Amino acid sequence: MSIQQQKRPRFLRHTRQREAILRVLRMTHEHPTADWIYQEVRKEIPHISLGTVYRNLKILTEMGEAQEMSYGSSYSRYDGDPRLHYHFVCDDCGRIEDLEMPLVEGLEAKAAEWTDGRIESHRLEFHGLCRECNGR
Amino acid sequence: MSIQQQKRPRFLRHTRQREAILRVLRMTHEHPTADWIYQEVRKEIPHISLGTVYRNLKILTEMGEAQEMSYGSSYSRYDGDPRLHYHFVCDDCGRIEDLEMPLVEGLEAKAAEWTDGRIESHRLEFHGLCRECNGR
DNA sequence: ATACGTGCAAACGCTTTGCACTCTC
DNA sequence: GAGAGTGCAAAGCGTTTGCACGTAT
Repeated sequence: MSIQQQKRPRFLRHTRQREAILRVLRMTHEHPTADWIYQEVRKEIPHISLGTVYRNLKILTEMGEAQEMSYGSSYSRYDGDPRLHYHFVCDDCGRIEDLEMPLVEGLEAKAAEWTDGRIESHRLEFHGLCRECNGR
Repeated sequence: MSIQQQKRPRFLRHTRQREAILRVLRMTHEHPTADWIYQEVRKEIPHISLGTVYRNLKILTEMGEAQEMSYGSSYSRYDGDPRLHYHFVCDDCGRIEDLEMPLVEGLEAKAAEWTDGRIESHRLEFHGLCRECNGR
């Protein structure tokens, strides 16, 4: 269940591909999928491969140049408590804790002022290191 | 990109399998994966299949008896804005909007009182229907 | 009797990876 | 020229699905 760090090169190089991917990422607010980015970059670099897109997205995410909107692990996890509550996720071991803290008052109402969608619920999740992973 | 509703039966039946899955789900706070639940239920119903577990988890989630901790869509989406900010996710069409709202003050400090992990960041996401999907 | 649920295995589809080659530094 | 990055294709792997059979109502 542990989320392993993989080996990273000692330094990063500038390549057309990486630059183009970052440019596409910066240029859109659509929260694109890897494949959408691939199609877009292909207009400029027709022979780029999807694998390269994935590799660079991962690197850019690790460098803090982008965010990947998904969970660290590849599979879904289920919570048998259907009530709205918050979670703490350990970014190292993947462990998820329920937080017993009270819900933040008026959060959805506040957010409603910033979108014209209809808000029906929310999800709040804290990330960091659990006690065990922090200790080592 | 649209998240389709699939056909549901007109009524649900009680089965040993469904009951066992729900019981396992209720019994743990570990936010298990489908496979973990499968292994657990297998102790009681050795011939249950993983497909059945997935099917029931989906149904239980739709019935509001459990939560699935992942995004509605199966692929990752990327955000070229690396700053911490909140999102609005349309549960119908999958569209994701950036919210320009200010960060909630003191949120991580508050949460830190309820866990012994070290909090380093958080993620807040509002769900509902975007304007277009709400209108139809 | 009806039609929902299950087991099994194959199919799916997004993502990752091995390998030989290319390109930065 | 060392080693990081790329393209291609195959492999990985969690999840879904088709089908024939079982079973709750």
